[in-house]
Amino acid sequence: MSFDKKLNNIFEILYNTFGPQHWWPGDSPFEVAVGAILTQNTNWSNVKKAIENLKKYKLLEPYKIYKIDHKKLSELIKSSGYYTIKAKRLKSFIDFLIKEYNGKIESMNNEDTLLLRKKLLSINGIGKETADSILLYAINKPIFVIDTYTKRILSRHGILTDKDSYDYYQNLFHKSLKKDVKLFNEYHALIVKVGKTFCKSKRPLCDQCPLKGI
DNA sequence: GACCAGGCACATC
DNA sequence: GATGTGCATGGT
Repeated sequence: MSFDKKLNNIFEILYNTFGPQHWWPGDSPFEVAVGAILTQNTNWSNVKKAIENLKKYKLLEPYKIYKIDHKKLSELIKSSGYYTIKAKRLKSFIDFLIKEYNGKIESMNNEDTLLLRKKLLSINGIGKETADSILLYAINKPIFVIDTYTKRILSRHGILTDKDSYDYYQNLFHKSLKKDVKLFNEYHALIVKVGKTFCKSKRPLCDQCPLKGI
């Protein structure tokens, strides 16, 4: 079976197994972007607490966070881990958002997607996965998000290796799938779902995995 | 107590 | 370009 057929086949299996995942959990594009930064190498339940904390004090707005001092912000997001560095990263992103787009994440929509991606990647603390998560889940651009689960699952099934680069993985998805925001949205969420459920690094449950034998 | 989680920057070779 | 390390909480 060719790679593009395999990738489409995997999607069918995952969707039929788990159904729609309703990603990204968040009430606004800004909340999605904040979540994308806070969830770096971190369990979502810890991030959720941090976001709820910001909401509790009605601080989940660009100019509000812009004005909070670093120490206060880091305390508010403590549950998400790496809180000192993540406070700095949030600030960097918001400085950019205010300077370039008047604090309105929706204004990013007018920008060329690849140019915007470059700009996001130039922000300290925003790497490829975070940038692509913002592009796909906050402003609905058809950019596929690669993460550790994507690499783990595809390499385990012999489609690519875990040594292959982020860009190589992403290119494979881009050329194999219909360039469709809804598809990309659902597919990445489903990969995370199957990864969390059956593809933990040390204790995978391969015999129960719906992708067994593909 | 070990292991893990929806990464990233930076140092060093 | 590849590899190693610090960052840190909370759930299992």
